Amino acid sequence: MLDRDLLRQHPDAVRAGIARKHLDTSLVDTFLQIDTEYRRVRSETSDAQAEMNRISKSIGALMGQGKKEEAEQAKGQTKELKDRVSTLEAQERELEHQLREVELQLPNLPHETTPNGKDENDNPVVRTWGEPQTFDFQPQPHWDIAERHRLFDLAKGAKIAGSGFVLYTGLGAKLQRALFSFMIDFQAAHNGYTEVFPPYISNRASLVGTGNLPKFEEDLYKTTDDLFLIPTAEVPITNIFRDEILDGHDLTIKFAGYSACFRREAGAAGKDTRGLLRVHQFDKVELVKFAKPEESYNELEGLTADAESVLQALGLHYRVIELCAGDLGAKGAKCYDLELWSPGVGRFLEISSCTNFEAYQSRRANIRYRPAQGEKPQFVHILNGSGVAVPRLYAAILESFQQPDGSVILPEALRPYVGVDRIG
RNA sequence: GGAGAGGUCGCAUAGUGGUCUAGUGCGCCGCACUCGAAAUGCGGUAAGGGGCAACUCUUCGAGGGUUCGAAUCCCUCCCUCUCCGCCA
Repeated sequence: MLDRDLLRQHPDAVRAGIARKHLDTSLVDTFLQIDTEYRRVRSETSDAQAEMNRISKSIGALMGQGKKEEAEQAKGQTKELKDRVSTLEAQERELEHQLREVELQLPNLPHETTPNGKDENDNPVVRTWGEPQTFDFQPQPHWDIAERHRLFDLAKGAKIAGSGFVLYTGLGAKLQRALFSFMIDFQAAHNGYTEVFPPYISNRASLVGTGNLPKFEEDLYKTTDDLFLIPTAEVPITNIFRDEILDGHDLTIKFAGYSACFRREAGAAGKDTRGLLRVHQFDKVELVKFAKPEESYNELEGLTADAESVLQALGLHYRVIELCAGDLGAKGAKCYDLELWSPGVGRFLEISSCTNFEAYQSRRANIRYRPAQGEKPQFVHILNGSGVAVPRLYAAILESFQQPDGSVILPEALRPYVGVDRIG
């Protein structure tokens, strides 16, 4: 959500920001229209309510003095007023509801440093780390390597749950488990994050808080109890502090949490779906920060570096790109994507998005902090980034470290977790 | 899943229809006393909305209802605790 005062006082600035994202600016006008009416009705309601309270109080006093008749008279006075109050209240509720609907749909504004652009073709490369591996043989894609060593079975996954679900087997299952264990340990030990292990299910309020609802319900798996499987640990972790006021001295708060993630990927069928490239259930370590507004952009650089650090520890070639305004999506103000080089597939694979949401999520989830004793609470800035998603990392490791004989030599950092030096 | 007890302004508690504009204690902040501190005393200590302001409205888990008036009565839901049942 955006600041109401900003919308009221600088609607043009808001329109300009939304236009940079190539999104619809007409919601701004809808907001202003409803807001004006809402405030008018609200102030009328408040006056009528005050009058009502005055009379009610006087009735109480009259009753106390035993003046029954006068009390009855006052009761008569309230009748019309009461109707008026309930009519106004109904109007106010309706307007409030409409206003909230519009607010939840309004996108966040891009930060001034976010580059202009229309889509992913306009995303500048910020930096590149390492070199692409060279092979004196034709590097295989990870699905072929996996098949040779029976690391996972897509057909079995499809039989059990459906297309896009994976059954990992044997050493393949162990590698899967090793990857997220390694990453969560790494973030906690080297980058100072507090480890959390969240529920895999969240309620509506939590998903509205992060901005996944109401807009993206079709992307989520939903239970019959109106609960949802989480699409990312961002949802439960961000909502740890929903409706709370944090102490400014405790900021920046840093959480790292592993979870399974569930995404319907509706509409994405057929696109980049081979092997582990796009699956409905995957594992991920998520990094979430709650920061002071004046520090959030430094924290974004740090967050991105933290996500990168695991890739460096594994010796993988990657690049950092910055999302242009048009590719940023509704929620973010500024975002870096990490893309991992996948020599078998022959492309960079998106493996992490590190985003500063500023106060967009904290307004939705009502997460504030008190800068100092006695000062007014303010909305915190919330940032998150994958640290990182497992399946594409899995793919890149198999492909990057494959040998001419078909075996895969594991990066040193992983060996204690897998228990072997190589696969095959 | 069954039975019972609960959810009050950071924490703990009081409040069972009308000065509740929610009391008290602890904690916290300020002032006084003090060389300084402790102790003590006095004062202040929830959030949000509207208004230039005086002021005013909303919120006692959430939502609805009864009433001129609800923390208090009724209904639905959520959550916590105790016991029983079931069970990784």
